[in-house]
Amino acid sequence: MRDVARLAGVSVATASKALNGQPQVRASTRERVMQAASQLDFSPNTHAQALITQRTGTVGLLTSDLEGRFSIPILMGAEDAFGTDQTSVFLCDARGDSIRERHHLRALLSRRVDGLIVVGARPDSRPSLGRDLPVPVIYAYAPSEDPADLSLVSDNEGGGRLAVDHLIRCGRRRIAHITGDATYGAAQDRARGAVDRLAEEGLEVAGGEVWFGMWSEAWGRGATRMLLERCPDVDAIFAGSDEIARGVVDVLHEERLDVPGQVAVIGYDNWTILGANARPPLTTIDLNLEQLGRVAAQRLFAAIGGTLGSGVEKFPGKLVTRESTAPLR
Amino acid sequence: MRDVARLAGVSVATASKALNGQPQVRASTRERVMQAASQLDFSPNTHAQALITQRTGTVGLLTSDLEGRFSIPILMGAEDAFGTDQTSVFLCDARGDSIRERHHLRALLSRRVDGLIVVGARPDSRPSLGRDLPVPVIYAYAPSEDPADLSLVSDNEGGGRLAVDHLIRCGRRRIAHITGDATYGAAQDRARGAVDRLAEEGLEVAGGEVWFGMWSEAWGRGATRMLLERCPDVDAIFAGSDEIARGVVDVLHEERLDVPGQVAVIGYDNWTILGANARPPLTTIDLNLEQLGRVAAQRLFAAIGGTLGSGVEKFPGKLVTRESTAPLR
DNA sequence: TTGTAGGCGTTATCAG
DNA sequence: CTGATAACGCCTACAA
Repeated sequence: MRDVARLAGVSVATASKALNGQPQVRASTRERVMQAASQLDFSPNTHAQALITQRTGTVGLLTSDLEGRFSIPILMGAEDAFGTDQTSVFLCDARGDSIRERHHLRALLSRRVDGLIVVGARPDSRPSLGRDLPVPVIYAYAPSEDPADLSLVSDNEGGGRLAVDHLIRCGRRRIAHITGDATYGAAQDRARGAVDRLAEEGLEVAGGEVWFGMWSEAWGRGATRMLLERCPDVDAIFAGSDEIARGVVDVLHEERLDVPGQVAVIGYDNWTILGANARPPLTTIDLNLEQLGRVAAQRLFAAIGGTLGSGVEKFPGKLVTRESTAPLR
Repeated sequence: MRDVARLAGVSVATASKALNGQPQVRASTRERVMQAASQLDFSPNTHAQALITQRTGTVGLLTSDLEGRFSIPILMGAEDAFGTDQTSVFLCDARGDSIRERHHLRALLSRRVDGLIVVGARPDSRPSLGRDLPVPVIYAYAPSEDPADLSLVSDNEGGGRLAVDHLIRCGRRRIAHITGDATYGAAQDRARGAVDRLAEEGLEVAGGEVWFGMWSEAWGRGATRMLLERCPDVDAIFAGSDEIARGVVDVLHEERLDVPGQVAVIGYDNWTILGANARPPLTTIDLNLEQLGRVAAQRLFAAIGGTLGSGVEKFPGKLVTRESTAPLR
């Protein structure tokens, strides 16, 4: 910056003020400084700035979600809420290892990040990073076990309702639910939402039970076969994930059942690579993770000075309509 | 650090030396300082360190690969080559927008990253960031257009050979190749590798041509139907991506052809969610992106002082055997 | 409106 | 072996 100042014929202090848009500098002076800066391709050293202002304009995103399936949308939401030139994000993957997580945490604190977003590997509650960290922390996707922390999660119960509601609007009455691992809170919540919505309509889940199993295509296939045996006249299947839904439509095809003519299918997650390529493309519930990321960023930003609040905030999912559902003729 | 020094009863300078493992400090003194530090939960301010050492221990990963399909493995490779506590990575997604890319670049330079890894959206060459950046830059996955830059890419021609070689070893002779968009260099390279390897065996590609089309399941299905019509006795299909491979096995099923009993199928990319869930699970070529990331990190590290070299380095893919290929009985 | 001076938290260079 | 002291690059009272 010394060079810029010299080139503009002012002192370093004035150059700084000019560059930072402080009002107490003559327009012509500012102009000269700006010119000099761009001529020298000057870019301020953020570390020096951080030292003075105690703000780094960086945020840590600590994830355990190997494939980046959930972290990436959250990252992107956060990125555009912060604004490209305001805040940069450190992405760290702990790979499900709590030792590694502590390491990353130390590193991030050493780098004096202004805040932390923690994204768990699965949508169940996870251990808190602790109460007395020097920066605000937001848990996204997977809530913290500690109710004193602030967590932002997707509303799975609402999503389940949404899915079933859509199927009902399509005129379906014999609606089954095939979903993943019963030990996942998300599976339970989605199922509860689905069952509740059915009950409001005076309906029970087709096949007499929710089919819990695994988050895989293979389970989607197996469960569908069992379901068809027990309940051959099912007219809609709500799958707990897009993977499962892929398995479901696969078997429906094998059985020469038309989708959505005879059986409508709806997935969950909006994992585009799976859903949009399916035959037919899958209607699904989008988790709205970008929004989660955006809100996380806003909350973090707002909390820089003050405090963060606590508890678990739920965000509604979003129905994405493709061709695997349609009104009955 | 002042507090640490005080608590240990030494000067700030000595505390610094003790903490940084400098030899010129008595063991007992070091011990006291370390204790004080951990007692106060001290973590050094990296910005102050950066200011003085001119090294930040950060790297920018600039990507345009929305879904993180390619960036994430590269990031992970880089992360573990750097070592968790040595270097942190800024992940920036330019979303295919060159304006946004410039913004991110400015921000990263302002943050004085020690180096840059650029990951393109598709495996064809992309514009260079420029020759006179103040930090070393490595292009990964997608090479730079400027031969003066250093690029690390996956060897698609070799991958094509690898795939066909495997099919030949399985005793297949009538081998077809269905792949994606012909405007992709990767598609051309993989095809060339495949055709060459076939030629070495005195074979031609089954169906008389390589089927270029799109990187989608739908194209995989369509092309397979056409192929079967023209060449019903095909005994192996090399798909240019796992997506395409999914479409291929789908239609083979429809036609009651056993995979791999009658037709072996091999994909490309090792996109686990697609390949491992397929029926049967897909043999495929892994791009080895983690290795790319690791090597990028090492080169960057080595280049901090000196210079980087230039040109395009190719990395071999890796055969991942699952159940969609097997020797002919 | 502009310039001077002090300091942010470290490390490095010297003297002791 | 330890401790002053001067940077590193910038911001910000305060003085001119």
